[in-house]
Parts: sequence; C-alpha cells; structure tokens
Amino acid sequence: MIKNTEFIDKLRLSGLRPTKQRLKICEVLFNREKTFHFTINDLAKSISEQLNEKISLATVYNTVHAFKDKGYLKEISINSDKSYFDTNISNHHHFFDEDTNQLIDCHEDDIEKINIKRNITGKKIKSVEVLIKVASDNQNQN
Amino acid sequence: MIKNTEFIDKLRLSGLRPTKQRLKICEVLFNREKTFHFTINDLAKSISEQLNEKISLATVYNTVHAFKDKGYLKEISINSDKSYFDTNISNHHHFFDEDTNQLIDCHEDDIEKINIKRNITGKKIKSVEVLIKVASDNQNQN
DNA sequence: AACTACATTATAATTGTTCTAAACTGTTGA
DNA sequence: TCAACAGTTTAGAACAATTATAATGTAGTT
Ligand SMILES: [Mn+2]
Ligand SMILES: [Mn+2]
Ligand SMILES: [Zn+2]
Ligand SMILES: [Zn+2]
Repeated sequence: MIKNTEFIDKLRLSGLRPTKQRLKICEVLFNREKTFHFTINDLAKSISEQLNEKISLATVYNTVHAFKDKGYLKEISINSDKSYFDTNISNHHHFFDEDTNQLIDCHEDDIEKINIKRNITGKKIKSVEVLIKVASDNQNQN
Repeated sequence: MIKNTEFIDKLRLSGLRPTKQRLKICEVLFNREKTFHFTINDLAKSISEQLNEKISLATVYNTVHAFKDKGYLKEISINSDKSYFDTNISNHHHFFDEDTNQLIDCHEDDIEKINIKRNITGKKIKSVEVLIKVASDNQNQN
C-alpha cells in the first residue's frame, strides 16, 4: 500500500500540483495489487464507489491525460469508440475479451518478441502493439 | 478495371441489392490498383470528388458496414476516435504514420509470424493485429 | 496575507456514429 | 407487365465520448 506522501512527491516531481482530486485518483489507480485496465467511465465509477465527495468528469479526463503525458499511464488501441488506459506502463501486449470487453496483459512468455524487418524512411518506431481479440467459441466473428 | 456487372453479381451473391449507390461505392473502393485505407470521411470525400450526384452519409455508413459484414472490408484498430477500414482483407499488419494519419500495409516479410504461446480458457482467438506507430524522428512520443 | 499560476467545475460545444421514419427502388411472381 | 413487398436511401434527430469554455477555487511563493 503506497503512502500518500509518495504520490505527493511523484506529482510534485512531475510538475503537477498534488491536489485533493489528483491524490484520490492516484489512490484509485495505483494503490492496487494488479494492473488496472480501464475506460474513463470505469475510473469514474471506481472513484464514486470509494469516495463520498465527487470529482468532476472533466477533472477525471484532465488527470488521466496529464498522467498519460507524464508516462504514468498508457493508452491502449482497441477498435471501439472509447479509449482504454493501462496502469502497466511496461512494453507489453494484450488479449481483448470481446464478451466482457476486458483487457488481459500478455506476459513476456506469452508471445514471441516482435521482429520488424522493415523501416519507413525518415520515420522512427514509436510503439509496437499486438492486440489479440478473443471470444467464446460459440461467438460470431468480429 | 473491374466491370460493373461483376460488382452486380458480387452484391447479388451476398444478398445485397445492387443499387446505384452501392455500385458507385464499389467503384470507388475496389476499382483501384492499391489497397485503400480509409475513414468514412475519406470515402465520402472520394465519392463526392468522383460523382455529380451525392450519396447520403448514412448510406456510406450503411454500405461500409454491410461490406464489412460480408467480408469485403476489414476494420482496423487505431487509437483514435475514428474507425479505419481496409480494402485488403488478408491477414496483415500495419504501420501507422502519426504525422499523416496514414496506414501502411505490412507485408509477409516485414514482420515475423506472431507466435502466441498462451490461450485464454474457453476463448477462441478471433484476430491478431500488430500496429506499429511511426513518426518523424523529431516528433514527441505518443 | 496577497498574488499568481495552475486546477477544478458545470456546462456547452464538438465529433463520430447510430437511429428514425418517411420516401424510394429493386425484385418477384401473378 | 406491373402491383406488392421487402430492402434501401435519406435528412435530420439522437446519442455517446470527448474536448472546450470560462468562472471559481486553491496551492505555492513572496
Ligand atoms: Mn468500431
Ligand atoms: Mn466519438
Ligand atoms: Zn496492460
Ligand atoms: Zn491494410
């Protein structure tokens, strides 16, 4: 369990003021055993469940974007009209369960290292993401 | 250059009526040398450029979804708030140029075959997609 | 304490997409 | 051939996710 002062230091070091709202969001995001894959709505729900006072939706968006910009969150590309975020900021890939809309981390051993043999002239690789969509056997494709 | 009657047959075989609008969209989508990666907006623009009479945006959406359902188009997952489609329906991966927002096909030899060594119990793999984001060297990450 | 820049908030605006329901058209078979 | 019907198109409304706005609040500095 991470102490509040650690969050305060981390925020200050990033040039973000440690406000009440940001600290609460830190708790919800980072005070957990396992990786949290979430949409803004998931996060807002987690917040309101664990909190008496409320945080404005705009602040949730602002904070998630600030944390992403500072590298404390990753955004995951899923074919959907909503964004997913990830507290696991290491390079890793995902399974996406189409039945439950849940992301599952791929671990080092789950997938062989991606070896890209071509490069685009004048361009640098910014990220490589593998998304493996899964669903129950008795599910219609796509 | 594909003849109009071929499109008519293809549509009829799929249980889709060969309407004026669908045939025009077929022309724009499939009467080209190279793969077309597009957003609905790109397609609507291409249509209005090549056409005197106009096609309703709702029809463009309807048709693209119908074609996707019939397997004539693929939808590509990009971290963005808009959907991308692909006339290349083979299994393949993509580079995404963040400077221009253009997709580039990965060919067979560009990337080693993805080898997934883990499976999710009770779930079947529906798709495996690799997205390699690229940008100019002097670009800020993500 | 006062100042200032940064942050929060409610709410409006924007954007991509889907829905609706009325008008239209391709197909069928009497 | 043509009426009937199901499928299709359409404009515009509705919707959902996200971003912008601008007023109010607050953390950090002096
Ligand atoms: Mn989609
Ligand atoms: Mn959207
Ligand atoms: Zn993850
Ligand atoms: Zn492609």
